[in-house]
Amino acid sequence: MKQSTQRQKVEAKETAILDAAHSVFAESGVDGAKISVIAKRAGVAEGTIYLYYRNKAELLDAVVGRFWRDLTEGASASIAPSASALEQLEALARYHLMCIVDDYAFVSLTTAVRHGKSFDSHYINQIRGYVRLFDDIVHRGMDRGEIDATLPVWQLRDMFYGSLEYSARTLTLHGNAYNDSVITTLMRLIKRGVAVNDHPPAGSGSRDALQQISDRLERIESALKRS
Amino acid sequence: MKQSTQRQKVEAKETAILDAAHSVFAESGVDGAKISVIAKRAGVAEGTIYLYYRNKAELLDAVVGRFWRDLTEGASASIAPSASALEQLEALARYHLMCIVDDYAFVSLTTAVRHGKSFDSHYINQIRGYVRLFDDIVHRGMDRGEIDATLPVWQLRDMFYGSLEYSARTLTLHGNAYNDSVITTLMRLIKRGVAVNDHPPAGSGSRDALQQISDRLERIESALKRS
Amino acid sequence: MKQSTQRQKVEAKETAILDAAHSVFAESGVDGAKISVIAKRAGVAEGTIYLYYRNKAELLDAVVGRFWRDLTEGASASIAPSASALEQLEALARYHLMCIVDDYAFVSLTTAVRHGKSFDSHYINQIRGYVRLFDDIVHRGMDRGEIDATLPVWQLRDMFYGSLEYSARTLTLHGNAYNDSVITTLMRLIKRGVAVNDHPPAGSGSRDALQQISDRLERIESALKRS
Amino acid sequence: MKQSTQRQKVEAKETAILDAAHSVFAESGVDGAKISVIAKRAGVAEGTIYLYYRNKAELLDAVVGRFWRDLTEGASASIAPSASALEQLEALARYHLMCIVDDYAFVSLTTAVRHGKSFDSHYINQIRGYVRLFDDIVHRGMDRGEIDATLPVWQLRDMFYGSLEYSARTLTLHGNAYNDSVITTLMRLIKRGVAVNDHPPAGSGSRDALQQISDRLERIESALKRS
DNA sequence: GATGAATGAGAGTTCATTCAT
DNA sequence: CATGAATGAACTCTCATTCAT
Repeated sequence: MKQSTQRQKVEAKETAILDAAHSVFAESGVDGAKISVIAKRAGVAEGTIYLYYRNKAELLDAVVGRFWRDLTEGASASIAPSASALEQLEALARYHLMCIVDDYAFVSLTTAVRHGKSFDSHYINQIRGYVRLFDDIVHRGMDRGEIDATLPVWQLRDMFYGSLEYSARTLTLHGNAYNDSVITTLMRLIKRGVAVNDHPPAGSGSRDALQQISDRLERIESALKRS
Repeated sequence: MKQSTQRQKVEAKETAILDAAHSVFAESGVDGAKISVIAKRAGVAEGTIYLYYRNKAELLDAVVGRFWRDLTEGASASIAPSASALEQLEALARYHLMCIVDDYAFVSLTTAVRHGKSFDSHYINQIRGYVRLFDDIVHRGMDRGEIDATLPVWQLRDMFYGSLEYSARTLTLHGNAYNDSVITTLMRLIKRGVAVNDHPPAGSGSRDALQQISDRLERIESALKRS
Repeated sequence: MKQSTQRQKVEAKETAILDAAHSVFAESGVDGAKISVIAKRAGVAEGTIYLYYRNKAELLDAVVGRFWRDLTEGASASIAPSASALEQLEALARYHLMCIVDDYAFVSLTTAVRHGKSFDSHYINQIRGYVRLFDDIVHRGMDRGEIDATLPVWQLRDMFYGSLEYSARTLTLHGNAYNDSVITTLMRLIKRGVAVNDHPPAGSGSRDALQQISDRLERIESALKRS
Repeated sequence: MKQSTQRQKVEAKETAILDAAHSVFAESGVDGAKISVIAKRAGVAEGTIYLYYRNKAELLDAVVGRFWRDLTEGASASIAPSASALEQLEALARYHLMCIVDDYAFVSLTTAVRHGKSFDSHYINQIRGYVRLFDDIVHRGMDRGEIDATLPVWQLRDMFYGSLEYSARTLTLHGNAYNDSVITTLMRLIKRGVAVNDHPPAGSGSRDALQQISDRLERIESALKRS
């Protein structure tokens, strides 16, 4: 019993440190974050942090890793296994946006972290795990014929997450919280865009498919009237 | 003549400093960039930098401002005024991607700059100018009926730039240079996604609007032939 | 016991820093004093100083404040409460001169501190406390009729301290240590100068008030003897 | 003619530099004064200053030297050669106070200059010349029997200038300009204090004159009562 | 294990001085 | 002679990290 209490204590302390670090990193950026502030906010001494993490970089690793792990778990839970690929993508998009809008400052840290100082890959795998959620959905959608299999998955992925992150930034900058219209618009475009399409892609560049079709319809209809 | 020589010298020095700062900021991040390194790379003394810029933040401002200004100019030049909105967007996307792939490290600095320390708006306007390129194209496209005017422009914008930035990151991380397939894929989705569409969005997910219309047309045409 | 040891250590360190700062400020002036030198002389690291004082100015404040506080205490102790005002002034003058001769370089810092940068009044009050010693003595002397109450106290004060500071400077410059003749001469002039005097000021410089009174007394005494 | 014009130009420039330096030193202190500011205020380039003075210290020397030289000249002119010593002292005091009240910030620089960095004695002699004005007056007064010759001249001098400087500081700090009451009060005390006095100076040190008189009065009164 | 005082390397910035023009 | 852009040494202050308690 005592052991478990001990372990709980340790874990509580570790969580406190990670929480504090998370918020301070988000507020002040990686370089702006001071260990002293993190320690104070976590309610521990500065030295204590170094009992858990070798240095600032490792602490950042841990915080980022936890963030993506939690995100992966939450997203997994929010995706209905039996839904269609597009429905699953919508669920993922919605969950993703909600989370990163809520914590945009922190996310932008993560995505922009200095490249040279490649983190000790503690969390690279966590991010990979998160990204795989998307990839799996898309692959399944392609297998089922729901998604055009000729599209490069990595580009879809970049569009998906890129759109969401930029939207989150806009929402954050304008002080708006989460806004579901972002999701509906995004999904509307994705649905159209990724739909399987055997026909040659819409016209030769100058006018788009719908326009051409519209023209043809008008011509036909007027012809019918005359007759 | 001497005057022009003088001015050229000063401008050459300023350019050298900005170039050096640009590369060092890109390599090391804002906080990691040392004035001493920038000075050395620019071939001037540390103190000289402070003759041109009051402090590090102002130097960063200048570098970022120049970057966006140049980007805006280059992009403007690469857009054919008489082309269709989608053609213009494609040109913009292609130009944008080429530039940011080339300089991804620096761009990610810009987009992630600490929000609190809102730069003295020296370059905020430059970025605004750049963003307006996209907005103008889209608005014109909407006016002409090329683009679905019910879509929120800001969301299109975030999708456009977000997709491109994430794609650039992927390309950079994988060591690939520019890859035009990103553009073609992106534009393919955009074309489908933003097309004006009065009909209910693509049935129950299985077939999309174009398909339906195409079906109808065929039916009509065969009817006409028969008559 | 341990606590007291701790506290003693901290106080010892603080004292070491103040002592070091005091001597370095005295030797090199405010701007000439380098934190690095102070730290070395105090036997601590440079950073340590900033644990105790926010910056150089605050350190100076502390040093100056302590100086005047100690001066006030020492002077108070050296003044016999029951003595006459002039005796008290003499004691104060003697104590003051001894202290500032001993430490002239430092005192001249204090009195000449840049006026604009009014110190955060940390020590202004200490100086005020010290000055009040003089004022109190003089006011009491005036109440008792020992000192001419028509004299402006602030001018007496300026004369008192001004004379002593200049004398200290002369002594210091000439390498002489303390010299009590300064006090006796000063007091001789003060005694004559501040004596209550209802009569027109001592003729044309030939006889002073006391002399006149003395003359009158002699006349009275001889008259009494004769009777 | 041209030569003289040239010389005038040079002298005008030198004067401009000295004037500028004077005011900047007064405003900002020795270390706070920037060559660049002095140059701008003098209307010359920074480099030009170094054509006239080897370095900042020498410039300070020149400014201080000129100040004391001018002070000496002005004071000499304001002293009536035929007046009594005390009248001359009063004239000197008045002139001195007026000048230093007007320019207290600068004077306090002069008197507090770092001792170690003994100025190249450029101006030490100027100050000596000024001080000699006082000494000469006093010596003459002693020779004529106007001033008690047993007083040490250097102490009188320190009292004289010390009182005036402190008074000037008080006036400056309180925002008052020149105030002649300072002079009258000072002279009143000086007149009494330095008057020739053939009688043994008030008692044997332990008790002062007033006390003695008081004792004698008591004796008289008790005698009167008895009678 | 936990603490937090102490460390000191290293950063940005200033400004007296120089020297090519 | 005059200029003022350029220099770079030197300063103050910060903060990640350590270690005696």
